[in-house]
Amino acid sequence: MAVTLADVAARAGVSAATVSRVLSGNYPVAGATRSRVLRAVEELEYVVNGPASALAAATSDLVGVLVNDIADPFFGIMASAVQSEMEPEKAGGKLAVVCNTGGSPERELTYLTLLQRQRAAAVVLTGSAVEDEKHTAALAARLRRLSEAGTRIVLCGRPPLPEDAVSGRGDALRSGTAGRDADGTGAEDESTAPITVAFDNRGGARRLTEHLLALGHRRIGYVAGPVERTTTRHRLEGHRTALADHDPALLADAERLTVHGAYDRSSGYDGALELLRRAPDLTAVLAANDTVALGVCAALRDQGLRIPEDVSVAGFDDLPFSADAAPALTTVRIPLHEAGARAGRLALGRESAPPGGVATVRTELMARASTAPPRAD
Amino acid sequence: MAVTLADVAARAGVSAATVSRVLSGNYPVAGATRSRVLRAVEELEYVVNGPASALAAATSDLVGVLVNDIADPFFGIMASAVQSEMEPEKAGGKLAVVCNTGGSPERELTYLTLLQRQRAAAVVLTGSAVEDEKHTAALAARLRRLSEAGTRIVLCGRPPLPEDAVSGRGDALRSGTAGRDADGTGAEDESTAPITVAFDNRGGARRLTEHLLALGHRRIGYVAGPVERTTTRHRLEGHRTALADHDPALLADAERLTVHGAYDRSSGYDGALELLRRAPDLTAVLAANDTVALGVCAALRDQGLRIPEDVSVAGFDDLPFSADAAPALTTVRIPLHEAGARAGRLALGRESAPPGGVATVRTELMARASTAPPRAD
DNA sequence: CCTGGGATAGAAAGCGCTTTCTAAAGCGAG
DNA sequence: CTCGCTTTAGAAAGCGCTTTCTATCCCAGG
Repeated sequence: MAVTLADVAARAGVSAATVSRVLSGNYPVAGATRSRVLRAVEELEYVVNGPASALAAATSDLVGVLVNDIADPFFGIMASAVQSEMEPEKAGGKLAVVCNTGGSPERELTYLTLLQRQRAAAVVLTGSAVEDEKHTAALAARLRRLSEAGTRIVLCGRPPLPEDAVSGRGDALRSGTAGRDADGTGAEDESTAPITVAFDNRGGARRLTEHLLALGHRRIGYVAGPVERTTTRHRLEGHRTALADHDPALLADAERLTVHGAYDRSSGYDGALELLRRAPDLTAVLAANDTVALGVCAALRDQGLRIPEDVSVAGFDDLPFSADAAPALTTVRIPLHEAGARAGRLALGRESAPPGGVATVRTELMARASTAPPRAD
Repeated sequence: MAVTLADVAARAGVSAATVSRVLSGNYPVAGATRSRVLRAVEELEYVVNGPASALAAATSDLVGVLVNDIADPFFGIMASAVQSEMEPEKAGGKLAVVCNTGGSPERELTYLTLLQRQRAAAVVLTGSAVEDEKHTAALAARLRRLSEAGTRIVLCGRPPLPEDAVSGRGDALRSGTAGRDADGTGAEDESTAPITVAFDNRGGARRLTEHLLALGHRRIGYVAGPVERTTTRHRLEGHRTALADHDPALLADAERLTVHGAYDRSSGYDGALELLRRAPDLTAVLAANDTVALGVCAALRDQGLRIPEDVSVAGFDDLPFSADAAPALTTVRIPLHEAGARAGRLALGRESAPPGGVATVRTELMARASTAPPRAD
């Protein structure tokens, strides 16, 4: 049906092997031959058959990107950044496969299997992990399988897998892709352990809470994320560390002033109402993220409270809309684009793994108009 | 290296052909045999080799989704919706390849070639088209090529290709995929022309402008999008139609009250300042989309103008943050999710093409707090 | 009891590429 | 001028699956 390598070879008067070598470029071909081949490719408008070459080479040009929901800018920005590192000029022909897991661990496993089926060159996992031993073990097993098949694994914005869950980086390693460098002198030390780009959620939450404490707040509500997520726990830990450091007495009330919900607007709305019910006198509310903060703001306003005069509100993530909210939202900036880009480079092997396999990206407090000193009442 | 079909076949005591048939399910296999095979698959943890089956079957499980920028919720929502139609349960094993074109027609062509290389099952193109004959022709040619190779094409949120650019749906059609139904009695009428899910941008813009006119506005500025985009032109047309219908005299000033920019916040900011310079007495500003509207609002506020008391502002698209802006943004809702989902179903062949190949989705005016009657000055 | 036809399963020929392994030149040195 | 090395190119063997084309097997009908 379509033009094949053989057609190009015939036209250029060379063998198929030569055409393949010209196109892949990892074998010397004389200049004259090369240009003859390239001309034939042009003339015939030849398009490589990806599946065929993936079959023969045992690896494809696909890079999987697992996200909770691509429609959420938090993930959209990371995915976009990962993708930006795979532009045709930077990484010839790599394609990003975006998989919406909806935060479900099962779905995550399903997609990883699908990506393994496609012999993906790499997989970037975003979205916080679920703290469940069974899921963690299943995930680690699946990732090991992928890894053994030559797929590079990068975790972005989620903590590294627990040591004991990973283990057993087996023997099957060198049989697969490591064809070149056959004399064995080269340092075949390419670790297959997943690389992690982690966010400093604890530090960010701590600084945010310190900011509120410094403003004079003492009764601070917290609309947290799903209770089983690592991200939720880390942010909560940072928050409570700051409270404890400031005044251990504050910690006593922290439990009561915390509600859990999803990472969406309505959780923020409902959570704020619940907090108000529990503690009508609170002067500040922290939200699991910016989207939740929007919901919190809406609820507070619906209750006739002004922001920040009556209640201060802060978010997390610093998504693009946060600076434009009215009042502009105090939040913690996560360099999502930088993190995603780095994950992309790591996935493509264009950047070497950080020492220990974990790179933590800094978070930054963005103090804006939604937080102010509490009224002196 | 990995477990192959042959291994499964050996374990189940059948031939590879039988295993293949069990897994693809498009050929009768006796119940007992089938379950024996399935058990072997389980036991060996067999994962199909995607490239190999794509090679043999001449089509892959990949569906390309071209977007301007996946980090932009406008595209994120559509991509997410397309993806939601390909969940493992709905469409076994289909995977979405998201390609950021950055709005560049060249990049668009590059990605289409890459997708052709992967023998993508379908491609969904979003993002407005560029009005340039050369690009249109090149795009049409590329799409025809893809189409001939058996890839289904769906345009989502962009107008259909001009008739003359498409043309020549050649002879190469039936040679490819149309294997089954060989007796020729079946109606082999599956048109390969691209299917379109278009937005009613004209109508939306017209209704939005009518809304402002009804409120009493007469000096309405317009911060439009990139001048070469079809979407920009359509929205502008709708706007001017409304003006002309209301009072032809208004049309005279429309040119002066229009500035063009990109679809981003800073274009809105700059555009608003420029409009204010040209016409300090304007009472309303329409923006190319919601993001631009945010920039417009920021600029107006920085100039000491209140919204909507001094100047009304309206956007377009109704992205999630619009309702939460302060004041809540009047805008035109585009059912992005519905459109994307429909595009996804069309791409997967789970919904038949609309008559004429074009489905237009309705847009809806969302009148909110950012627009109000002008002050009586 | 024999036969034609439907239901199942196997054999084998690719799909189009990559990559050894091998062979033919091309070159400087002895 | 010839030998042995390097450089360049071809032959051919797969990679793992799909899908004809065939070969059984079994049953109802004659």
